[in-house]
Amino acid sequence: MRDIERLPKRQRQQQLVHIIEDNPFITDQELTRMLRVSIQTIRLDRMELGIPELRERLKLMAERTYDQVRSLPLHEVIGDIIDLQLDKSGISIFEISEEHVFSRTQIARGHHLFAQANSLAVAVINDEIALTASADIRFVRSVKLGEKCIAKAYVRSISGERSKAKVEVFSYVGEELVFQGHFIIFRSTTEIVSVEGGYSHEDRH
Amino acid sequence: MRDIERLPKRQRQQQLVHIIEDNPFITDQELTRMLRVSIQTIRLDRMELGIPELRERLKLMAERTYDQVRSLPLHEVIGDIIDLQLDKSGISIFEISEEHVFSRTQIARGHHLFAQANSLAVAVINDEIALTASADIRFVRSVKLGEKCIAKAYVRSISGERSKAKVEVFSYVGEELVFQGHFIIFRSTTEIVSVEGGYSHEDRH
DNA sequence: ACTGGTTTAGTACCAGGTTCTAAGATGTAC
DNA sequence: GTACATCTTAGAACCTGGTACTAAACCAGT
Repeated sequence: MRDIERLPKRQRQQQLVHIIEDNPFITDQELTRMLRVSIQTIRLDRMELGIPELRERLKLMAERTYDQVRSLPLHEVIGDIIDLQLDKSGISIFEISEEHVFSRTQIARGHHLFAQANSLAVAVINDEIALTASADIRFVRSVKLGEKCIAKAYVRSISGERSKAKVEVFSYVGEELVFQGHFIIFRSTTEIVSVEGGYSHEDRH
Repeated sequence: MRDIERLPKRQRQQQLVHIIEDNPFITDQELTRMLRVSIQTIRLDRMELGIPELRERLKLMAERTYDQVRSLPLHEVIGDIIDLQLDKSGISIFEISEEHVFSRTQIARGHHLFAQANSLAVAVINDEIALTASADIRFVRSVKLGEKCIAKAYVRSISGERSKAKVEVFSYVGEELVFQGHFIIFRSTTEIVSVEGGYSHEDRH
């Protein structure tokens, strides 16, 4: 029983893995048609490969969504705001987890740090609409998986209605400065003044 | 049969909606225990309220995850790279969809545009490791839901090994410039030189 | 006492499985 | 060839979490 000409099974199982990865919503019945083997074989294969049944797969996916939706306000403010003094200063905290890093180096991708700082800079402005006009940023040192990034924002100047505010943000891991940015935030208590050629780009959540 | 003292049913149904929203993984059996009514009542209530059975709920959630995972390469390069001439230039395209905008204003959040530009600036550098050291960016006009954002990156200067590259990125919607950024990318053909105090912050996917 | 919405009970049935037992098929080794 | 092992298929019993449908019981108002 050398592995000569005993590939079919392995091949089939590889295909099976591939098919299910590609379409987790497939039933064993449908798999029999695709792989041209009996349903028992499909089930044995799943056992061997540790692939759960359809319903379990869907449940796992649903749980993942649910957890994500619960724990990751990814599309809202990035990072948890723990202190906020409108028009003065704000602090937010953001923990770097798997989905924020390059898998090879475990270093956080820049846009997540930027997003945290940008969110905070926008949040700290006490106006109906606040949009980032421009930013000047600097990544001081790399942030690794598991590190907690604390961003502190300070409003440096506010001009009259329909004008800009300057906000400085410093992000730290422990005592160490890791990121620094100067944001110019366009602000307005009224509706968006003009869309064309404006600075407008961000508003509050 | 006025609505005097006929609330229990309505109340129960409200509770039911609430419980299921709060925990979509609950079975009818478990609901009977919570609401102290028979399983048939639970089922009648679900019918009336148009709440699908457990499995359907999980399936819907799973489908949502799946679509998101498919459409959002959020954790890899943001935007699809459609042209890339290493150390020279690159183009990527990124369509603004629901999850990228503020729901109230339909305006794209700044960090997504930044992420597209940043990803591209990093991708265009022909080195093993490329990390964003700093960036100077400007949001020229707001980008709305459904617009396709085309980012063009140009490498302006490259210095010797273990040094920096300057990359300019311009993002357009149609003919209109919407975003502009100057990136300084730290590059190295070798491993990360020094972690402490360095510029390092981004690498390639 | 009759009516009508509400609740409960019970049965048949279904999808998409698991678990187990057992029988063929297909080598392969000697 | 025959014995052994692996692989594949078949079949039946059982499970969960339901749907669909029928029917009875429970109020409450009038």
